[in-house]
Amino acid sequence: MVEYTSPLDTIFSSLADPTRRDLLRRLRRQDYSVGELAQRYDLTFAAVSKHIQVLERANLVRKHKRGREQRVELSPGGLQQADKYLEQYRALWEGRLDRLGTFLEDKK
Amino acid sequence: MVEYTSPLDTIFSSLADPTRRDLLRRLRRQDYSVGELAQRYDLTFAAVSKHIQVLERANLVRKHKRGREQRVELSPGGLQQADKYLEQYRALWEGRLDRLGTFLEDKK
DNA sequence: AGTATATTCAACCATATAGTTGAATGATAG
DNA sequence: CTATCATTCAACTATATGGTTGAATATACT
Repeated sequence: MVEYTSPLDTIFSSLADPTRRDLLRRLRRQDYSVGELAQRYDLTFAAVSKHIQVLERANLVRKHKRGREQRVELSPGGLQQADKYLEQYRALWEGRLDRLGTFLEDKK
Repeated sequence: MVEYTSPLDTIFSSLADPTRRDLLRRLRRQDYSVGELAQRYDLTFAAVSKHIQVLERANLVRKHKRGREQRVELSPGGLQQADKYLEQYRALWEGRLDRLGTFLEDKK
């Protein structure tokens, strides 16, 4: 068992949490500070801050300082990698749908 | 903290494990029995069996009995759901970097 | 300077999960 | 019927993770 952790481990485990997916959803519309985001959840500030750190490690968000706050914004990197991973399988189920399509076609 | 676990929780946490991703990779080519898969890893039979159960719960694979073995095959359901989730974000990195949030449907 | 605000860090607790071993179930072959 | 093969179940251990609280750091306000 190797010690190495793949980027996909980090990305997918980040996406596996509903709070973190909700954070991403909000960030699609606009940037927020950590505090603005934290207000929206029934969690402590520290808990939300940790969720954001997890998203950051997965390259799903980026932070940059603005005064005393940290602005959080979406970072497409992680999502792109996840998408690229799924792409390997996309043909597979589209293939099945195609086959179903042709099957229906043949019955006509 | 809500008790409900979304399908996406299950799907993404399944995909977060490298052994499970490797199982899926093998299954892209062909079906295998649980035992055939287990042979390929430096893990106990039971451990691999449990990984497959996790994949099954996430609708990433299906099993069906054949004689005394269980044949395992890919099931596109889970992967499709993951793909549909990522689709909401695809526009963000595919050139349209303007804020188009208003008409994105809000999906957790 | 001194106080308030924003965020992180550290220590800790509870629960979930990956792994093990050994027993139990189920199907096939003699 | 019994022995064997394929798989799962149960109990347990170790580690990772989500959550908390309280202290620490950094910037802003007056």
